[in-house]
Amino acid sequence: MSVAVENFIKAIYKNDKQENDTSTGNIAKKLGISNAAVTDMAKKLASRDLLFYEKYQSLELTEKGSKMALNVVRKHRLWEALLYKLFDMSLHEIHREAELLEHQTSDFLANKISSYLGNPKFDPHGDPIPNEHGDITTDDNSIPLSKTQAGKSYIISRLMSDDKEFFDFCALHGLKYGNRIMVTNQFQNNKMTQISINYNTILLNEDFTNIIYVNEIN
Amino acid sequence: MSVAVENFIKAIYKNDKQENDTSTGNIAKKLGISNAAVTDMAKKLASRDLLFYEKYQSLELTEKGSKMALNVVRKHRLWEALLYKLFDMSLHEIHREAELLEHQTSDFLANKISSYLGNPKFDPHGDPIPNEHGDITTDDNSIPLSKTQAGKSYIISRLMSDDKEFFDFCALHGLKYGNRIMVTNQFQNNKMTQISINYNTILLNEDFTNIIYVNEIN
DNA sequence: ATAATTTTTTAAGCTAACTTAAATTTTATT
DNA sequence: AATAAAATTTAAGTTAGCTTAAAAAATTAT
Repeated sequence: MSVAVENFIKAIYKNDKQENDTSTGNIAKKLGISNAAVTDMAKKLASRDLLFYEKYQSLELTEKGSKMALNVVRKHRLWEALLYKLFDMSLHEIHREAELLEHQTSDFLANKISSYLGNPKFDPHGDPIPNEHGDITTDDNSIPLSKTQAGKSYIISRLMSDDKEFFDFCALHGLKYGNRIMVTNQFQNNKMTQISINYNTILLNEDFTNIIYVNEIN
Repeated sequence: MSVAVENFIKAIYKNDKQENDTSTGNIAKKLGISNAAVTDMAKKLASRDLLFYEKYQSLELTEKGSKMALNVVRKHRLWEALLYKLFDMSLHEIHREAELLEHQTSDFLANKISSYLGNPKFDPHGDPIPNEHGDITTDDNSIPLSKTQAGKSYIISRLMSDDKEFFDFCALHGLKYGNRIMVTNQFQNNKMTQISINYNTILLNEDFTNIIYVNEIN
């Protein structure tokens, strides 16, 4: 399968998981290509049974398409986990490299990486790593920081972003997968969240508290 | 630079190092594409200052082209070294994977891999790994097994091949980079070489003794 | 409900990297 | 040296993956 097809399928998969507006325009924006190119590709992939396509309707992956997306996502996240473990690289850097490597990785090599890492279920962002059959572990107890309560302690379970600025901010303040924080205050109907981490207090706004997920410590 | 261009440049570089017949036909055969495609590409790359091209003449890389080839070769061999170290993979398997990964590796990541491995000068085949400036270490004492003398001991310094059968044979008999062997006999003007390794005696013909390089132990 | 706006599709065209077939040049043979 | 054979180039054509511009459909606003 070509890089273009894999990225196309992946974009639909990821979009679907989050926003639920899998319109051609939206996918075009994500991929940085024209709407016309998306329509074209959608038709081709529909004929290959990778997605359902009806004129003017939003795109949806078939079972086969989903499997393919999960396979690419698996490789992406395994690479992130490997690079993070071996080298001194930031969350943004591992993402950038994985974005390319994911398309040039045999299933054989993916399994080697996975087994070397002890078949991890999550990558360094806290994103779940599908297994080789496409099964994915969901952490149902995970909630965004914006939904937490003042006075409670949590473990960071996911940093859901691709953005360098965000990752730089996280690295600077120790906001890292697995780290412990305490929510000290919620302001303005949870639009602002004050947390304590490593003996420091920081104030986060919605933009960040919606993409930082945590698990309550009990 | 595209994968096609990188592979093209690399093929010329490698061909030049060995056979010295860098004709369009030869490159076409190596790359598995038509002669016409090679002529086409040669013209394009000449206009990009990556190689010298004169109708009906053999191809030659410019300084810029050589640098590019060395950069790809560097990434290839670093990947081989990393995969070999981390995972239980054969020489043929690491080559196969590196063949794809080499084109999707930033200089930044290549340097990370290199430094993780302690900036090795040779990969698991004994092939030299260029440094980030394109400098390459040549082992001048290295000679093919076909040029060795009966009764002397040697260290295997290079297995110069891409061939699975050959690598399988080597793995089976312990013919591995860094391993010690003793040449017990040379027959028929060095067309057949008998060696002793791991208390076993094996007989090798020219096909193999020309691509297995060794260093004399003194 | 109709008009205005936005989104999506269609149509036509481009480029990289190939192909095959024919023409040309080089190399080998006698 | 002439000719046959082999290698190389030229010419024309293909496909994937894009583009822009226009036409058509869907959505939104009044």
